[in-house]
Amino acid sequence: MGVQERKARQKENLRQEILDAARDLFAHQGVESVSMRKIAERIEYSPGTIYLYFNDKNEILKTLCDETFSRLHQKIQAIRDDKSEPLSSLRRGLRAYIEFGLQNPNHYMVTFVLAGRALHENQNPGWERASFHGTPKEQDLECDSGHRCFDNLRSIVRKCIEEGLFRIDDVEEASQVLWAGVHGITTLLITKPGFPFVEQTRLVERVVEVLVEGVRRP
Amino acid sequence: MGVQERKARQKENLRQEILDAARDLFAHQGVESVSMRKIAERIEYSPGTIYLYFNDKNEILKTLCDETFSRLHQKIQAIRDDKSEPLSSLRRGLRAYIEFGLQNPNHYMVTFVLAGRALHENQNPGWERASFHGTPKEQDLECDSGHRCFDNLRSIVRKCIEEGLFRIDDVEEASQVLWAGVHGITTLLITKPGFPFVEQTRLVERVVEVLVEGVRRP
Amino acid sequence: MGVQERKARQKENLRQEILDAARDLFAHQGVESVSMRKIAERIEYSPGTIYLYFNDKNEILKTLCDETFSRLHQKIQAIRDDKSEPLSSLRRGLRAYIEFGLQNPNHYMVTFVLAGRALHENQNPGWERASFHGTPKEQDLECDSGHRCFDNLRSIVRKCIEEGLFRIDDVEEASQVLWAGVHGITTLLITKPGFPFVEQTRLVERVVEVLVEGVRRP
Amino acid sequence: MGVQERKARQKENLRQEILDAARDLFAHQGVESVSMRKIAERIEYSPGTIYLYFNDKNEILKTLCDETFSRLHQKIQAIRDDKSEPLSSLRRGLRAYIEFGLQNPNHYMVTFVLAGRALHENQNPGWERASFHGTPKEQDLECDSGHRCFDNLRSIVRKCIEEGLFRIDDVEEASQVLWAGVHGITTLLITKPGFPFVEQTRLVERVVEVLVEGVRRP
DNA sequence: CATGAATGAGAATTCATTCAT
DNA sequence: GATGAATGAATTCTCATTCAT
Repeated sequence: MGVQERKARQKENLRQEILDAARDLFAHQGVESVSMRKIAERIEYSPGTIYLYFNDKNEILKTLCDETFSRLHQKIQAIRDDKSEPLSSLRRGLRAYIEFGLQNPNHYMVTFVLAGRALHENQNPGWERASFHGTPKEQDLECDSGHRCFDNLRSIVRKCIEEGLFRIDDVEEASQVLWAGVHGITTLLITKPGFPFVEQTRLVERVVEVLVEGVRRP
Repeated sequence: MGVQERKARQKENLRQEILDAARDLFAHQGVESVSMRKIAERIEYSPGTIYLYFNDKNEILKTLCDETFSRLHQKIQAIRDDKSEPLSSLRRGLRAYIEFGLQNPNHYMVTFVLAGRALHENQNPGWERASFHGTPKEQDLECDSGHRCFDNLRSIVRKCIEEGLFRIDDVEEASQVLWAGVHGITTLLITKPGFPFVEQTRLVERVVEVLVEGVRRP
Repeated sequence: MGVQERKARQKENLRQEILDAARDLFAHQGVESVSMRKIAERIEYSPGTIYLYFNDKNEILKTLCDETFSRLHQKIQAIRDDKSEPLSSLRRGLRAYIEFGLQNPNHYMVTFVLAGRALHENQNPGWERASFHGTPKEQDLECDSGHRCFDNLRSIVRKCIEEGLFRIDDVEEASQVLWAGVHGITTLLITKPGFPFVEQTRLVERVVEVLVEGVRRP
Repeated sequence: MGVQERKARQKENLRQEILDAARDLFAHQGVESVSMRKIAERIEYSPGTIYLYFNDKNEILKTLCDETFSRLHQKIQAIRDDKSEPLSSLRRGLRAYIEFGLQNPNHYMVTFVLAGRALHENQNPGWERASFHGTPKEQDLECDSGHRCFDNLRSIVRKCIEEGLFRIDDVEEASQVLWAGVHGITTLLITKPGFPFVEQTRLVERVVEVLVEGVRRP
């Protein structure tokens, strides 16, 4: 049997192997279509073994999201921290965000669209509460592990505003508008593969351009 | 038994009841997680009954989308058709789109976020196909009966371009960028009720402003 | 609607219409695959209507078998009654039997192979009771409506024996051997459509020839 | 709970238990009428358990057929291989076939009567394809792994023909006629336990005699 | 630590049958 | 007589999860 072989391949780090397998499967087949058994088969262990490392499927998913978004975090942080001209940093940051979403569509959707449902014990988060004149709720940013990388965008925006480059003076407001922009194109491209979008690179570039031109002082 | 009672509550429009239940469930739990059984339980009928009104789950989904699109279509068409100045039409159209989403969050999410893949022959449960350098797919606008209401936005954009008001000369490109913008803020506000957004009216107004300033000729 | 039209086509004889529809569907799609709803659709009535004429699906099936086998009965009776030479009658009778089975495969299988299971309220008739040295059970010929046409074969055989044409002198014995022969080829051809039989007409002819040569005095 | 108890009763060979239960149920109720659930209930396991041993219903059926064929194969092969006089081998082979069927009525019926259509990709639930003037289909002997034991009969028949003992010179034709004969009496005796057959041993002997006398050169 | 076996709940459908109208 | 609506139980099959070993 492949038992010896497998044991040889790595006797430890099984937890990481599970994550690798799950990430790959989630990315290629979608979260709902990946069963614990499929993950187990991929790593050549029995399904039960997975439960020695994770409490349930959701924990795997959550771990993956954390992991993935820490990469996004680093990516944008690097951009924020290099000493470029602020508008250039902003452009690169926005591009990086979109690229990241398109390269990790399943993780992106889970964290930025579905989070709170699939992820946090199905107590419906309630989209129905959205009302045009509603008031913002308390932060649930912490639990939405991924959202922390929104901070980076904020930093970049703050720099732009401090240098007087924006027409908008509220950091929060400007950041949220920009986030909305990149989030919009990212989700559209992910969820509407059948829509006749113009060439993707060009479209993304245009979105970035329009957003930046829209916020900067003319 | 509760039969009499239920019949009293409403003896017809069961079809509409099914649609309402399904939309609500789809929006809260995701299309994949909602079973016919759950819909049946919600409306207090047997699962088989649903099949008297719809052939399968996809038909329910498709019907929901059609319904939503048709309502949105009417709203924006009215704006397109009045004889205002193009940029003003555009602003009002963008606002109307966002408002529509926020007022019908379940409709919106089901139609514009969740129905993407689920609708077309459940081939690909995941969203993995998005790739940053991918090429646009052929039109499936026709079968996605709804996307036609995107036409309205296109019309308004075309007028703007014809009058030389935009920096962008490609109608498709400009329309898609604007759509991405309004779609982004709409989904964020719907799906992230816990996020500390700035005051909603102000935020929406800013998004519209940034988008318009971003596309218009300076 | 087609209501008027249908009513016009025949306001009565609905019972017969049901039987006609059912026979056709059973023959083409198999007993298990035909649902009451399909029958109802075929006759353009509601499913419930069928229950005004038949107690259940099995009653339809049973009625059809009776009807069908009365045809076989008549067919073979005619052969028995014409004044041909006995061996010729026999040959023609055997052929007629096989032909009948092949032309009514579903009815044949139901009556001659499955009877007592599908037909008589699923109290398993027990094939397990067959044992090589077992003893014959009581007649259940009556309820197996179709078996009555075995009588005709018996008559023909009796004539042959009375004229001293057979090597076998027991009418029952000879009849049963011949029945086994035609039954065997009939069921094989019906149930093994994938088997590479030699050309059907030739095969049937050979079976008849072998049987007759096997029983006649040399 | 009864779990311990059941485990005590037999803790392994569950696969064989499933096969036994399935064969019995198939034989008594027909392949179509037996559900995985019924099999599960019979063996006192959950339906899902069956899928740990077989991929689906068809695999169970196929396995049953293979099993039966293999047993019959061995029995007749022994007869074919001993160095008797061909006609004697033939007689013993025919007898052995019938005996096998009567001693294993469930095996026999499942394999030789019920598995015909059900096995090959459930395309045609009915038996309607038999037509008197039809042409033989291509061989599916290979996939019907079992039918190979028909080869044994063929071998014996070939010897008889080569020695000039038969009136028929086509091996296929003669073999099929003989098969039809033994199949007929076997299924009749199995499926019609209520019919007033003459004494079974005598009847079987007569069938064999008639068949052999029918094919041999006078 | 790992597993193999098992399960119970649930998935989408289908269907014979009933019954108030 | 006839129907339309409804149902409950059935179908095959999948899956997250548990647990004795």
